[in-house]
Amino acid sequence: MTTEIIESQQDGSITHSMAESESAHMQTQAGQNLIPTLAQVATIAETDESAGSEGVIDSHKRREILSRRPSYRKILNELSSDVPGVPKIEEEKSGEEGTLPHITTMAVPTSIYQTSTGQYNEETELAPSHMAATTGDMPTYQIRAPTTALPQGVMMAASPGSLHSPQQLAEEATRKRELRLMKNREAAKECRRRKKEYVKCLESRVAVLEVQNKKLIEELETLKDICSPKTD
DNA sequence: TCGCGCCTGCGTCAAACGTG
DNA sequence: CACGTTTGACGCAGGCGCGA
Repeated sequence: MTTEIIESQQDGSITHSMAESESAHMQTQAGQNLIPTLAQVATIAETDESAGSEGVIDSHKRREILSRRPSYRKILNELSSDVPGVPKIEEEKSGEEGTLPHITTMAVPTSIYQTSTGQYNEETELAPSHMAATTGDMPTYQIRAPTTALPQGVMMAASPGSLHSPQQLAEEATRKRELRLMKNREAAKECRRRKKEYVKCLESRVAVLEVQNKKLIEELETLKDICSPKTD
């Protein structure tokens, strides 16, 4: 089997076009097997070629093969502008600290955002007031201070301008790193949520198009019956 | 019951991308 | 161009189903 993975960019150009090998359906360590990711494909392609020689492939090389596609938000919003039925992912409101952007109409199973272990609970306390009226059973959460929040002492570190000793500089560096990790943690969560949203949107669009297609086929058959000469 | 494979979600890193 | 954001990749952990 050889499948082409082609993704069109906003400007219509082609970002990716690579062959998917037989084993491209293999899972990652994490077992993510919805669709073989581009890097998986790249890895597989390279592994097939250099299996006997090098073996270890530099991750940088792998990444070089990849080029990014537009964000899910962009894709989805573009879809929504083309197709009336497709919901938009709203822009994040910068003023609302710690709140997730609410989605307009996509219905998502309630259990999605919570792990079975409940470890997600602590940082995703429900904020009922934030629930979008049109979302039905779509949960929307307000992010509380994450459990990995910085220790009080670190948060109270001196501002960069007043740093003198190497220790203070180190503390500042640590604080910055913690802050960056915390932000990225939240960003990753949000990104995953958007990705799910995106996939669901595509699935619903497929469903709609399938129905349309079926209707058109039926219509065509009817017209054929009407137009065809009767054989009495 | 235990081991195994699969699935899902998370945190982190790195690189592309967006913005002021 | 510096800095923040977004997202693919990776590795890990926990839950679940299934066969031995």
